[in-house]
Formats: sequence, structure tokens, C-alpha cells
Amino acid sequence: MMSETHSAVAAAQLRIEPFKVACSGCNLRELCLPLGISEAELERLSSMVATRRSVARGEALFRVGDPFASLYAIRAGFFKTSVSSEDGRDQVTGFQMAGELLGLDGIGTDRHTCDAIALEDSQVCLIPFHQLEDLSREFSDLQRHFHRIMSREIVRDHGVMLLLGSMRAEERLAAFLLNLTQRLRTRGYSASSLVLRMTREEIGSYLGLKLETVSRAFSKFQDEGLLEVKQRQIHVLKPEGLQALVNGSGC
Amino acid sequence: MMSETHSAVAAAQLRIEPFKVACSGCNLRELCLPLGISEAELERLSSMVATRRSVARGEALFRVGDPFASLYAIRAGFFKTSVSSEDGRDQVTGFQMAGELLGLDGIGTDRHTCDAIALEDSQVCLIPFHQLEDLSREFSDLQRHFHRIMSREIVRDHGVMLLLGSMRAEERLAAFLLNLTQRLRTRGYSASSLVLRMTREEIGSYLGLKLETVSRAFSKFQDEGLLEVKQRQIHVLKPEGLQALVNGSGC
DNA sequence: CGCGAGCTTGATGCCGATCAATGCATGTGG
DNA sequence: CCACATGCATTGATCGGCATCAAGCTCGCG
Repeated sequence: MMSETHSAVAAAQLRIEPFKVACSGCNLRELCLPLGISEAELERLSSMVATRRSVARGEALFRVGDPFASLYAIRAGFFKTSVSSEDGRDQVTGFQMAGELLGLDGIGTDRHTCDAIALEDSQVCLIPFHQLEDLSREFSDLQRHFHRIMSREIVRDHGVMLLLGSMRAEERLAAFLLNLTQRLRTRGYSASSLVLRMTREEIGSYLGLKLETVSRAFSKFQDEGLLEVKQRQIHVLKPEGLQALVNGSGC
Repeated sequence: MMSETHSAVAAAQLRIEPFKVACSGCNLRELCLPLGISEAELERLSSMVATRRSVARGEALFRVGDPFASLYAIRAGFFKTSVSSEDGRDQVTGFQMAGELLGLDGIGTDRHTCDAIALEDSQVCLIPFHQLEDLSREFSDLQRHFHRIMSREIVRDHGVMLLLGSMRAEERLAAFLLNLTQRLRTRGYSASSLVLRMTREEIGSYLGLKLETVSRAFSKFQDEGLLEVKQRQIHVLKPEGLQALVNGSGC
């Protein structure tokens, strides 16, 4: 496992590389596409997911207009997705971490409708979409799980709409931080100590705020003793204080 | 067809009724789930979609927490979907019209995560989801089309995020009106004359604005000669003027 | 006719955007 | 190793768009 990780890092400059760990041996199995499927399915899925790709920090996994052929399961790293309007304003639509799926936006039109940019050196597993459809016609558990993933993405988007449409700046940042720590905890990381992989501007874009507003909100949280902020190093001191903000007791 | 519509309206008080028109004879076929599938598939889909339900104006088709079992294809009428936070603020996440699908939010957790409320007396066709999954394992065209529908919903949500995160009040309303007229045109209605089925407050909730702001934006558009507004009766005089706003030339 | 829900319009205030200056960390070339 | 550039973050001062509060208006309906 350790040597595996090491060799992967060593080969990081290769854009496309043969696959080294089957889904069955991947420590993200419980978070990723293979969740809750049988041995036989897992076997077939593993053989389908035959290539991996490395994406350096700042590079695009795909961009608006790129032909869609595969979904991408994040094996390691961190991404943002963003859309933009004709006149150049852009909106970060999400941040994705290990075990999460990228590329669902492309299914509808066979072209990607957003950019996916790596916020740190990352690796993704390619899941050829036609093959996934074929396989999910064979295995109802896989089919079901894939449908759940898409549906949850829709539900997540609704949550972001609620945030953008009805919350104030500090509530938004609190909700964002709680969401991040929640997802990190699921992955076995500390819930209280985290390193942001994105800039204030990217957070602001996601939350519908300007970077100065994000910065001020961080400072305010620090003054109130909810957080310790050192650039991108965040220590959450009072998660319940953040939760209270989200729940609107701060009105 | 006329008598069909008539009897349906007469039976509107019945909540659940036997199905009278198969998908193959439905004039929404080209907009709805059956799009682009073979005769054999259409036959099977029709027999699966065996019940219809009437929902009176103001009533809920489903609510947060309701068990999920079916998707709903809107046969006639108009709906809104909304989510709400713990402290009661709620956010309209979409408006749905004939030929569109409701209920995708429920797949992920087997419970609905939003409310779907009829904004006028409406009828929906029930699509039992397990049966749809079964059928889409048999027919790859149906499978593919269903995946496209889900993906497009995700892409639509991204568009709403862009709107909520980066547009100003008048841009939001312009984008909203253009989207509505576009969808009405697809259904054979005039692109210039429409009757809003929702209140200013519901529009405001969807757009992340207060009802007064929506009202003022309507008045402004009228003053500028872009629209004629009489309560919920809207005549679009200069669609290109609205388009220009969305494109950001107004900055 | 009178009630009430929904819409319009005005006056005021506040939150977050904008503009601007400074600080801080990292990297690069002389 | 220092000087300098660069990208990102912080903080302050000011401004503007939208929310808020408030008052009347319109229209459908019992």
C-alpha cells in the first residue's frame, strides 16, 4: 500500500498510466462508486476501470465543451468545478475530494458543461461511461447505486441554492466549513483541523461573495473564538458555534 | 382527445384514477421520458405508467420526508419545488411544467427532500421507479435517456447557482423570463405572451430576491419598453433587450 | 359591497461590494 | 543571500443595491 502510493507519486508526471490498484483494493471503496455491490460486480467494475490519470495542480481534468466519454472517480487530490456566463463571470459549483465523482454534467449533451480544475496534484480513475451503462444493465445494485449518486448530486445542488438564495455572508461561510469538515471526517481526517485547498476568491465564488467578505468573515469568526485562522490553516474551536449560525439563531 | 381532456377535468377530484391515454398517444411524448425510444420500449413503458393522479392548485404532490416510490411526469399543469432550512427559510428550487419530471430528489435516500406544490390544477403520470429501473436494464435507449434527464437537471442547477451567485436583480429576472418563454415555446405556446402561474414572492424565492425587488424590476422593464405587465399577464416586447441584460452589457 | 391576497410604490437603512493600501509567504534571478 | 516580484490575504473607508418597513392599490370572490 505504501509502496503503491509512492510509485504513483513518482509517476505523477505521466498523464495517463496503467492502473495499479483494483477497486477491490482501493481504500476509498466505501465512499466511491463500488459501494454496496457484490463481489462479482466489484470484479467486473475493477476490470472496467483500467486507467488512471494524473492532473497537476492548476490543470484541467476537463473543460466546457470537451467531449464526454468517462466519469472520473477521484483517487487522490482535490478539485473545483465551475461554470461561466457569456460575459465571463464565473461561478464555482462545487469542490470535490477523494472518493467523489466528477463528470456527471457531461452525460446530458455528450459534452462537458463545466470546467474541472485540480486544486492540488491529483489522480483520478477513468470510468468509461458506456461501459458503466452496460454493466449497470447487468447488475441492478450497481445501477441503483449510480442512480443514488446522481440524485444526491441534485439534492446537494438544492442545498447550495438555499445557501445562495437565503443565507447571509457569515451563515454561508459557516455552512461551507461545516460541510467541509463533515466530509473530511468521513475520510478519517480530523474534524477540527483542516487546510483549505482553495483561495478566498474561490470560496467567495462558490458562496456568492467577494473575497474580501470571505476574509472578513474568517476574521470575525476568529475574533469570536470559533476558529483559529492562519492563512489556509483552519482550526475549528467551536463547531457548535458555526452550527448555531447556520440554524439562524444569529438573526 | 378533446373528450379525453374533458373527462379528465371532470374527474379532477379523484386523487388517483385509471390511466386513459398511453404514452404512445400522449402529445407530450416528445418532451417527456419516452423521447427517442423504440416502439417495443414505448409499449412496455406505457403499460408501466398505469396510473395518473390529479393535484389541485395549492396541494402537494409530495413533501419533504415522504417515502419515495415513483417519479412523476407532468401531464398537465404547473408545479414548484422548494426546500427549507431548519429555521424555516425556504427556497424555491424550480418551476416545472408539462412534460417535465418530478421526484428525482427522492432516489438518493428513498425519501423526498423537497416539497412539490401544484401552482394550478394539475395531472401527473406515476412512474414506479423500481419498474423504471427494471425496464431500463432491458432497454439501453431508455436507460440512456433517463441518465440524460438526470444529468440535465444537474446542469440546470448549475445555471441557477450562476444566477444566484453572480447576477444582479434585473439580470436574474431577465434570465428567468427568457427561460420561461423558451420552455413555453418548446410546448407550442407564444414566446411573447405568457401568464405567470406563480406569485412575485415565489419568483423572488427562486431568484434569491424579495418580492418588492421583483415587482420593481418588472416595473422597470415596463418603463423601458421591454415588457407589458398587468399583474401576472406578461407581454414580452423586446426579448433581445432581456437577452442583452443577461449577457451583462448592462454593466 | 367589502374582504383579503397579492401587487405596486415610496422612504430609509444595512449588508456586502468596491476601491485602496498594507502585510505576508513563496519564488526567482542577480 | 539579498532584492525584488508575485500571488494571496487582511484591513479600512466609502458606496450602492437590495432589504426592510410602510402605505396604498387592484382584483377576484363570497
